[in-house]
Amino acid sequence: MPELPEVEVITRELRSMFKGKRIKEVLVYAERVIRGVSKDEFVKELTGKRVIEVIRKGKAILFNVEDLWLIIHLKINGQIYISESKPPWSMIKFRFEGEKRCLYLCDFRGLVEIRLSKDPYKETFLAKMGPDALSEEFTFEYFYSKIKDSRSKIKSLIMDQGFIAGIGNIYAAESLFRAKIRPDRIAKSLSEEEAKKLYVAIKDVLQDSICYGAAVKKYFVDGKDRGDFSDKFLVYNREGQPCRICGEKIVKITLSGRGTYFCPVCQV
DNA sequence: CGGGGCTCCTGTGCGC
DNA sequence: TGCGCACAGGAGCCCC
Repeated sequence: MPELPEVEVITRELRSMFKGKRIKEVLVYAERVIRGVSKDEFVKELTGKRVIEVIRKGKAILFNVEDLWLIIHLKINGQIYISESKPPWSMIKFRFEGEKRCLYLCDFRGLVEIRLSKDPYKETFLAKMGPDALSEEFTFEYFYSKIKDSRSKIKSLIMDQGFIAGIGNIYAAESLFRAKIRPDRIAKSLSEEEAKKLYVAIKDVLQDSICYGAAVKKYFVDGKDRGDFSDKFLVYNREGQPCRICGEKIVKITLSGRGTYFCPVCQV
């Protein structure tokens, strides 16, 4: 669920609601989602501090709270709810000054991660992260320089967060379909022209999804309707259904242990 | 260097 | 109808 577009939509919402606000209360229901510090230290470090900015890099949400950064990774099923009452599977609650509704971090699987850092780009997983797929640093030159030498399958490569940050299983499938490239192609077998098509497709599909409100409607409950990009998927989760371009049945294979969907006619 | 398998968890959906 | 077993959008780790 939460890949770059979903996390971007959520981050924008969090920024508009909580930027400039002071954290009044932090309540931890599930200690194990906190990494690196104890629960008591976590609460003590955050309580009373003001949110300076809320940004995203790749699939991570970063709250700058004065001298500190709070980093949230939603993993597979993590959800953020803005609510007056406690939703199911709440792991942590944040209450802000002058705001009735609290921020709840929820996950029925409990795989979400939250951590603190003074310098996240040096101290955390962000240090190993490649350029964000929608950032200026993610240039075609950078993209192609890696592709032309890599023996990995192209889908695995574009999902490698150390190479490009933000693409998960869904948008990997969708961008490869748009670029008409099979997911199991070895990266270095792509022509420069194919790589260019894929580069453009990645930026386009992520941007389109964000414009449509991404696929977060049923996960992010704040009373607002924001569409659902999952209606727009061309191959993801469409095994056996007709390709929207040529009518051929969409095929599902397993690649690096992940379900992988493509059109055997359109994608070469 | 690439990839397979296992791990953290639990809910859903499909096939028998 | 009910049960049991993959499988699930992430990612770190170990191992070959």
